[in-house]
Amino acid sequence: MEEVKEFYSVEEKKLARYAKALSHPVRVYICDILSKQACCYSGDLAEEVPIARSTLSQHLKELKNSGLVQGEINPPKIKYCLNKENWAEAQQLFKEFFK
Amino acid sequence: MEEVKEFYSVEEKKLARYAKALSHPVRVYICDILSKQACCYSGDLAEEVPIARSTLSQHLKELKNSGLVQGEINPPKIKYCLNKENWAEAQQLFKEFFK
DNA sequence: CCTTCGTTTCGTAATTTTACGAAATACGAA
DNA sequence: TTCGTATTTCGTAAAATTACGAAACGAAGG
Repeated sequence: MEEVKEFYSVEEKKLARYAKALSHPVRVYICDILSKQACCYSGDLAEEVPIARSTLSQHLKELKNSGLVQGEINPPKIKYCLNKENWAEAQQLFKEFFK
Repeated sequence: MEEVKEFYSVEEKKLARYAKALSHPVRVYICDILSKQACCYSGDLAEEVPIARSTLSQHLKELKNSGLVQGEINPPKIKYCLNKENWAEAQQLFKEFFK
């Protein structure tokens, strides 16, 4: 039972998931910042980026759901950082994909 | 005039565009095939992939619009291949992005 | 306890994506 | 010219994405 036979490979689905997370310029921008300097707070981003804070929050949520980014509670702020493990996985998947 | 001041960089927008093209497993799958073996026909893909031909055609159109794939008319078929130039650009963008 | 700060969730609306089958198109062959 | 093959476009519908402001939330400070 339960033998649905998935057509796409695990790698293909993972890559599509990461690609989806990066399919909006603001999310690429956020990852650029996090990968270059370090972690940062939602409020810091909100001051730079030309979108509403609530919209930014949604994008951060998507990045968290994809696994590329994680948020550490640091009251009263929340510090966002790359999830190094998943970042490395995505890097590897794209590298393999393109070669 | 026309000085709208774009917030995101050209690279960020390009990467987001390529990422969007790869944000669905079937499109990753198609690119996998094209990058591994060679070119192929829509009909060949249609026999493998578990979606309607018209839906497949839409996905191919998106890949064409992104620039990653190109189609050569070869009556009565259409042969799809990677666009090597844009493929290399995407590869480079992702490489830079992840490092 | 009440307020403030930083952030997210809710409610909503417009747009885009994904999917299908039917119809249209393009072209070579009969 | 009519037929058959290969593929795309059209029409449509359901679901997801993107965006905003208002409201809610949790923790620290007065």
